[in-house]
Amino acid sequence: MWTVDDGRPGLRERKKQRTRAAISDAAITLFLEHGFGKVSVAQVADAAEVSKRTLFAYFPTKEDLVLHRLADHETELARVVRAREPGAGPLAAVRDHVLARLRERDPITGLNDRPDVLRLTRMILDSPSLASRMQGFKAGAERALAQALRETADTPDLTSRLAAAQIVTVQWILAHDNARRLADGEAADARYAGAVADAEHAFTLLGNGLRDLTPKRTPGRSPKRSQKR
Amino acid sequence: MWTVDDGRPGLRERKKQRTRAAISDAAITLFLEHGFGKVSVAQVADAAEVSKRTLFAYFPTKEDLVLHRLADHETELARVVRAREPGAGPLAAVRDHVLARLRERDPITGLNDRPDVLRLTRMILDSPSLASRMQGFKAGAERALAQALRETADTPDLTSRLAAAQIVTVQWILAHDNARRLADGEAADARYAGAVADAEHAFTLLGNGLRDLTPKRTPGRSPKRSQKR
DNA sequence: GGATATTTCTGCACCGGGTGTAGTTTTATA
DNA sequence: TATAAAACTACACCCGGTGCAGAAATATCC
Repeated sequence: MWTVDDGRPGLRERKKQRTRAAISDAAITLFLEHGFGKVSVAQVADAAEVSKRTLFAYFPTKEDLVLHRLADHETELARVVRAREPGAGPLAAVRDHVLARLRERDPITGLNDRPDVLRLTRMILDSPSLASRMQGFKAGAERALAQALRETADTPDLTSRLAAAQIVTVQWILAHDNARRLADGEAADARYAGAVADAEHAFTLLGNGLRDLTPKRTPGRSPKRSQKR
Repeated sequence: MWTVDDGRPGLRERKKQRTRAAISDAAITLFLEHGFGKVSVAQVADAAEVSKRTLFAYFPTKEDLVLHRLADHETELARVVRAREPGAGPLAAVRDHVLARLRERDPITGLNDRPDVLRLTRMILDSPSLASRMQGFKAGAERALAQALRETADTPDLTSRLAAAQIVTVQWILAHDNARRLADGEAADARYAGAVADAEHAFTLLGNGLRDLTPKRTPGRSPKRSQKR
């Protein structure tokens, strides 16, 4: 009768999205309350009023219940490098992007201290299986970035992989460091200046190389190199 | 009576070592024959004539049945950096160490084509859970190296972690690349020259920085920079 | 509007990795 | 030789994840 065929996703699709959200929400609520390791998927399914089998139809693993939101970030740096304006170096493009994200307190930089974000970050970092899955994302980001470098700068394969891994690693460590500091109680706004300085330092180091890492070994003050970070 | 109390380990300890070896051997044999994912720990325990519970008393996880041999490598680079002669830079120390290992065809460089090594490498790389556990080793190596840098060069915390991660990553990618090539049929001796060249290139890149990564984006040949790797 | 085909959901049994426990065998000690 | 300590075993169990067969819900066609 009066059913209108507008372009919007039909009842089936809408229901699926609602179910998906319900499962994910129930999961995160329970995980935050009792800890990732102490809640079974069966309990999550129960809370979401769905069978265990259905839960696994929506999320392939328990970890995905938490991390599915972060999946897009896997290709983020690759996209940034691809989208940089002609003539710009990939390293500078990534640096600028990271600085911009810091400015917006994007949770991915670790510089967001909204309580829920904070608790989620802690949970991920504290759970071995979640942390390990994050490492997987990192590896994926390296692959994607390597390909982007290979295609948009004409760097050979090995160089692309090396550069990609190093760039992703820098972003990763910076985010990790910020997250740890906020988890230890620092406020995001108070940390901001330091985070920016660290990011700039890190990208400078990566740009200039580890060439002049202090070779000093024996006790006694180092000869030169005043600036330290 | 005639029991002599020399310093050697005593019956109990000796038996434990034999059992441990028996379990590990049975595991690797079965895994190589049928694949890591297709053999259950119960089957391994069976083959080693040991109960499943005992198996897990010796090896905390299934993956450890394969990877326990590689655990020492986690601190290898850290030891190298600590043991470098005074006045030498950490980067050079690691580079020299890697080159030395390539010369000896140390399996850890990926440049060993003994059939059993080859098959084991393939198995590890092809099994997600083993590969992921390897990533864990990599992370451990980064932590250990960072600490060594912090203590023997007077680099600050963040810098140490960045440098450590980059150094470990280089070694990792080089090894991975060699392993892949040998797995694809290349002979170790034939690959050796290329492996050395790649290692030197990688450490040079790391020393000099990603500063001058070609910024070219638009199609059309790149303006300068002839040397490519 | 109803019949039918398709998709989704469900319960259930099962697998494999891993652990707790209680009791038995083996090695060490005296 | 008795006894204490350590190692091993069987068994039951938890949890994440999958295969399967049938029930329920949605879409489609007349």
